[in-house]
Amino acid sequence: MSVPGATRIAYTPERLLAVAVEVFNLRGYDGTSMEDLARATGITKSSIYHHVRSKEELLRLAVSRALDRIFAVLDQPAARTGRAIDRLEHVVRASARVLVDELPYVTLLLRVRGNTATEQWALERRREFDRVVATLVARAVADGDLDDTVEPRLATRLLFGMLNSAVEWYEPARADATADLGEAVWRLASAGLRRRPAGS
Amino acid sequence: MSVPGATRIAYTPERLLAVAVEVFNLRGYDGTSMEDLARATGITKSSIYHHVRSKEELLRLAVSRALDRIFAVLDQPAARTGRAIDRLEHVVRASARVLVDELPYVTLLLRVRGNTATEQWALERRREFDRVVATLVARAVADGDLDDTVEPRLATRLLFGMLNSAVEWYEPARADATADLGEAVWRLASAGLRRRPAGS
DNA sequence: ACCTACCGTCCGAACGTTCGGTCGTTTACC
DNA sequence: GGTAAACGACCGAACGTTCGGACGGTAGGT
Repeated sequence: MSVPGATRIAYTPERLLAVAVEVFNLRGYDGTSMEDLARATGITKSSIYHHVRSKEELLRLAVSRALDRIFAVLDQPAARTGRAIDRLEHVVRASARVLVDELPYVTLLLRVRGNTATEQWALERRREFDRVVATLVARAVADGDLDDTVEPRLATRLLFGMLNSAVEWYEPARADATADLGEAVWRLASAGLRRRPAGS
Repeated sequence: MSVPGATRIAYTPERLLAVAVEVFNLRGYDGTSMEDLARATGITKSSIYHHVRSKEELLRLAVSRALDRIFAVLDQPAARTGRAIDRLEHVVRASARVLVDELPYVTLLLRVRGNTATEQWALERRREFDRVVATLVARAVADGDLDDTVEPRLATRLLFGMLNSAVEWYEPARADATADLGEAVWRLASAGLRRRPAGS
């Protein structure tokens, strides 16, 4: 089987998770069989069960990781103190950084549909995040920093819809990859695409 | 053949499709079994096969419908003639109308991952649409109507990422439903959320 | 008016395959 | 030689799909 002298490279749950999440994102969670994972990892189905309890545990580990990173953003000082508009800007930029840094995990999180208990819990936590951000938007409107015709809930959804769509196309490896996703999103959301007269 | 209004209540492929798409969107295509469809339609699995050749045919019918409606937008006169910025505005507004009018079908289209030949074809057609729109954005930049620091490809993705995110939250039945999704998207994308000095 | 042959629709029961998961055993490093 | 890691063989359940036939309405001949 193995080459003499070669050191066995054992799987850890984390390394296994990284491979599994890639496959989940490629084929979809429901569309991925344990055989698919066995093929991708290079070990057998039964060996996978040595490291994790079930297929769903892999999903839970993945979305937990994404959720932890995302909610950590709300706990950062710049997200908790200061003017609402500045806090909002920070949340957008920091969320963009998390999205890029943890792309596979965030991608998987944004695609869960609520079939299992794990998925429903993930959906509920996402809604919670949205609620916090919507409150921030509402305060920025009240402060007079955002257009008061902006409906907070709608603006939040469009803002994060724009940001989250990046999981569908962002490729860090590409040469033309967006250097700073958060910058692009915040610029578009705050100032728009339209050209403005010079010296505004 | 039956007369309209007669006692006959038989399934047509179209009516079957409408039910199937709802279930696909709820559970995901791969997560939906033919038994799920049987339960939702009220007829048996085998009866479903009287109307359609396979589960994948249901998917093909659904995404075809969505793609037809979306590409029809590009053929409308207002999308083919006039200033690029105006053509872009029309494409955004008309796409928003299609998204709302054909919500279940567009939702399904935007969720296909490329597992089957049908899904890969759908992905390729979506990319084609994006390419056309990106060209439009590039022209609007060249015309001096859009900020020339805007990268056309990126702007297109953010713009339609924002619009398409609506399939995740738009609920036509709700009282607080956005009256005009296209208006909201275009306003945010062109002018931004930020409050501007009065009389601009 | 009646019988009969037909057709669209649907059903129950099964098909072979693949699913997620288990089990007892073997491998290879410390 | 003890132990973590990986294996092949296997399980019951669920999967998408097939098949022969049952049901009820319609059309045509008489």
